[in-house]
Amino acid sequence: MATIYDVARSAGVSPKTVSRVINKDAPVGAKTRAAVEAAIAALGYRPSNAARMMRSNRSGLVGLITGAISRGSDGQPQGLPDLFIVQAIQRVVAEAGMTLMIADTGGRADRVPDLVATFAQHQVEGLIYVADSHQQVDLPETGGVPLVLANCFDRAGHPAILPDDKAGQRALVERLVAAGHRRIAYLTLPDGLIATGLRGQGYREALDAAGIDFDPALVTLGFADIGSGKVELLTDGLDRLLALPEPPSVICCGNDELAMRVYGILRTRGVKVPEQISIAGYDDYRIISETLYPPLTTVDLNYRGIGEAAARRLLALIRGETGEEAPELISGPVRWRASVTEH
Amino acid sequence: MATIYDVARSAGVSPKTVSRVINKDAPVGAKTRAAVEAAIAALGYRPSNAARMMRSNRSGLVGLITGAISRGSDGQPQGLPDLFIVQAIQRVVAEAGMTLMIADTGGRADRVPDLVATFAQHQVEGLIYVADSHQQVDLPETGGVPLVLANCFDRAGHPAILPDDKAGQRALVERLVAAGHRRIAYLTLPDGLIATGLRGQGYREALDAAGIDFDPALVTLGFADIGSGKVELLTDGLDRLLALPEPPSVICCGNDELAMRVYGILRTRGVKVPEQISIAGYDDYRIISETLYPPLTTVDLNYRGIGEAAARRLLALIRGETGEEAPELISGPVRWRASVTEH
DNA sequence: CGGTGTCATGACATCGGTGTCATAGCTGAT
DNA sequence: ATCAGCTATGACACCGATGTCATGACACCG
Repeated sequence: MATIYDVARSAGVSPKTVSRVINKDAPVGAKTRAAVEAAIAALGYRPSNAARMMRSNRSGLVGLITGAISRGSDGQPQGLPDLFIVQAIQRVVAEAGMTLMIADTGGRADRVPDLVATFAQHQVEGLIYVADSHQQVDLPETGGVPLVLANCFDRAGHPAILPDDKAGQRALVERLVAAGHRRIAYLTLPDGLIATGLRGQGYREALDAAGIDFDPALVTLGFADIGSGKVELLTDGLDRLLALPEPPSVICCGNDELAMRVYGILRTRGVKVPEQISIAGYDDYRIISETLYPPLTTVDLNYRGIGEAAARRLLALIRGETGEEAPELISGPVRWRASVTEH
Repeated sequence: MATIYDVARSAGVSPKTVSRVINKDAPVGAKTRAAVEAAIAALGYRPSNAARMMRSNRSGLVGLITGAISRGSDGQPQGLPDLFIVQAIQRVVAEAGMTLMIADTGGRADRVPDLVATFAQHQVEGLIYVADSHQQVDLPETGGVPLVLANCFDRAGHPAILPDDKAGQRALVERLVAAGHRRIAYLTLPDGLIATGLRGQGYREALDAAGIDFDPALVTLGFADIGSGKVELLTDGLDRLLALPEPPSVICCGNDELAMRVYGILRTRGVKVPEQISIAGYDDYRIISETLYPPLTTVDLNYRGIGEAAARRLLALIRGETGEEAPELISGPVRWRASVTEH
């Protein structure tokens, strides 16, 4: 590998001048610049990041910590939605000419400090933490390295990018109302999740706005853990909804996976989707929403948008711009497909 | 950040001795070592990778190139199976105390040389290329950096880790035969794919081994591109199979997504799975195989195993061990679930 | 007891860039 | 003509580790 000294010798200038050409941090005479650039091209020179880092602390590195990567080996949720966030971050970071280093917690939060230290050792210029679901987290000090949280937030008030669960659910339900639905059931995700609370609010708000009375009988816990025997819970909940004196014309499911299960259960009950009942999901996890028959109406959670926003926010921080304080809410459009009828 | 000099001063030794304690590359007196270790702990010292890299070229970095990360923004396959490979690689690399840098091609193969150069600039000790499907690739020179191919191979004969498509399909069909099936249909993936050819061979071998005559009428192109109007192709193929004088008792689908579509189409035909016909997939893409109703019998393609093997192979190369030449074939077990009846 | 080998440790140069400061050369105002 | 002020460039030290080589202490041998 050629060094800056080789280039300098070949161009007949000092190493420092070559450095100036590369970094454009001081004026260089036109023909000197041309000579240097020619030499660089001829030698195929690439500056050594190691050396650059040592003197100037600009490593060109961004660290990403997530639990996404290693999850799943233990039968946990396989949706890996957060990988879409990682995807988007990678793209934006690369476009900015920086390189992304990734590490994951392997599901153990106590390993985070060590990962942060490892990244510090590599002198990353910024850190992004990606959570696998909308949640509150508590991260160790990063020692002055800018930090952005994606899909989560903390008490310390680090910049955070979050999905707008409330607006998303509200938009979906409003759209359902516009399509003529009045009896709108809601199969929720587990109670503990932040998304559950926010989406519930969105559901209520949409009903209120439409002047539809909230009916508790239409809302039930829908989540079914794989292998934990909770499928019965979902089945029972569905049967109860179907047996109501005034049954729902559409069922909103907490996410697309849940909707997929509902399809299966309804089939065993001989209930046709969407002729007899409409189904909507959440997330727009496309391998499900587009492949199911009929294709699923859902809300695009826009993980990609979250990743992009997080990366951009971090790049701004690295450049020294201090953005606003409030968490940024990202939402995606309602995806209207054949699983819901229009009246 | 404390430096090695701070530690040396604090422990009353020379920097070089501290270096020796850290790297264990030369004997150090017991109590000297203790003093140094105490100083390191007290100061929270972490060696600077930049400096280490510069002098010794051991960067502790592994580069990973894939198209996985950025795919999907354009409506391409959303399965992202290769992300499971990335997952596994990340875990193994981290366990070895190294850090993974990732970059992606954004679907453009012509960007690969630049990514390789970027990684070279960061002095990665090894490179892994992950393809999104079993295929042949052609990569630029890495300039002496060890390279391992995951889910692909090249003419240059770099170490490659591949899914054992033939053995997987064969194992599945053998299992179907053992369950009493004789009329076994096969909805293939597109012709161009390497997996298609290999799995077809496995299918044939299993039939031969069981003494069942191959019936071309039972094999048809099953793949349906999203949005390209090919769904009709799949529907027609299925109808043809069902209308055969001696219809199949089970349909093997080229992958789980295809199986999911088949579920939907069969439902519109009023055909019950598995009571009237059994269905099997390929990949064990769990969000589909476990969530479908009934759960899908399929072959675990074992992407995770591919990633692990690739990472281990690379680590061995970095250590200077030259392994065998032949591509390593990885297979996973048949996942037997309720979508196939036992006779 | 002198010579030799081993062990533990330190001095110093070095990796490849960049920050700091000095300086040569030129312009333009006085 | 003189000098301030600016531009383009170079000399040199330095970032924080490690490789090389030297050296002091000590044990062991004949």
